[in-house]
Amino acid sequence: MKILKVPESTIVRLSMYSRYLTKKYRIGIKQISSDDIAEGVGVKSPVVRKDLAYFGEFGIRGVGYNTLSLNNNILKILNLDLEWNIALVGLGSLGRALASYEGFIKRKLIIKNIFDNDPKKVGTKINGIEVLSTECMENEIWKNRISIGIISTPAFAAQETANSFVKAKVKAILNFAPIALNVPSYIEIRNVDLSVNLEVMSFNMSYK
Amino acid sequence: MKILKVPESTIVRLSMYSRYLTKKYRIGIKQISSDDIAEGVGVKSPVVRKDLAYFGEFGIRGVGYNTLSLNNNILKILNLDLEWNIALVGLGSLGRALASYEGFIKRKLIIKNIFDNDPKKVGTKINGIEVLSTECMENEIWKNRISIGIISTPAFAAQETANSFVKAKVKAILNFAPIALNVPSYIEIRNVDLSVNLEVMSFNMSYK
DNA sequence: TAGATTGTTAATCGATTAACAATC
DNA sequence: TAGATTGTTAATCGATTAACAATC
Repeated sequence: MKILKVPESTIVRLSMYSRYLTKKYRIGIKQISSDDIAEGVGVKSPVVRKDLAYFGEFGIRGVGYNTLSLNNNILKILNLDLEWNIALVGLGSLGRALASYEGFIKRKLIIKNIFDNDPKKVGTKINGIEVLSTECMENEIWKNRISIGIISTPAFAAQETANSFVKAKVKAILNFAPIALNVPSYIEIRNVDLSVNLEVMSFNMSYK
Repeated sequence: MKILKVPESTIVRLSMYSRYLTKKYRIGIKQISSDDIAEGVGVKSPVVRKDLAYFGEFGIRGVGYNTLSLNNNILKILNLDLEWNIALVGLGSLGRALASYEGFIKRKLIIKNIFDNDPKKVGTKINGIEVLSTECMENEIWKNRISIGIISTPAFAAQETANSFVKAKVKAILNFAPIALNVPSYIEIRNVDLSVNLEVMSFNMSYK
């Protein structure tokens, strides 16, 4: 599969197409058009076709796409045909929500380890997963072949957590703490700021 | 203030600059350069200056910006100098996390109402806020001058919740359910999909 | 004045949209 | 064959980067 300069927005949309296809297939839709997909995820149909065109030809002209096989193709492109092992650090209420978020499991994103430094939390179980002390991080992450780390600690503890993740050789970090983190460039890092969306809405509501 | 075609990415970054400035000011930094801001949020300094230039001249050449006044200016631009009233629907673990998320309060984003349709949850309190039945939504939202609705229900209940929000005349909806919603175009809507970030990372890890 | 840093313009880069040929 | 829908190219649009003049 030749990959050349795919826009990130394309990848984001592929992820959405896949979820929509999964849903449609489950309710019995075996054949689907780019128009239907577009409407389902809120974009225009040429966008759908262009996005797919980066990776190959998956449809039949005049007919459309096979729901199941298109979805499987997208899942393979996104590398979601195999499971990813994830470790989560910081068991506040957000951490708790993420630890039991069904949307992850459905997409083969499996949280294998949960860490917190509060002795009261260590030893308890969330979703059948024992909460471990942050001191065990490096060993456990290595042992369980974790490739993605999620940070849901308070901001002040986020950089330290990131450092531990780097030492433990995770490949990617998803950071929910509202702070910019310093990590080596070979680590894939993404930040989710829960309030930024509300702030953009605040702006838009006022000037539009 | 003349506003002409400001990129959304600019607004997102303004939000990040503001949080960084707040932090810097709190630790005593009264004067700051675009270079420092840029480094703090992970962008290049011309980006910072360009973003600010959409709204005016806030700095002094050769010197930099006054931390406090720049932050106040940005907060005014984003319309975060006054409080926004928010209603949240769906008290699963994600809803619970959002209801007590400190990052919102710090930014004057105030959750005033929480709704759920589970009788066991109705009447309980989260953060001092009584959980109300979804049946009361329209009246309460109207009464409390709520302008933003947050949806943290399961996907199957999200469209119905959005409909209620529209009827209750909120101006904006932040949707955490992994489904595209249909709302009138005068409503500002944004979707946060918690797994999409992990999926983009999955792609990036595999091809980079 | 010299050094520093902003504000702004022009050039580049990239993504989206529109149009349509290909073909089932 | 006619209608439908994909895949692809060209045109447009928008955002980022680079460069530098303005000025404290």
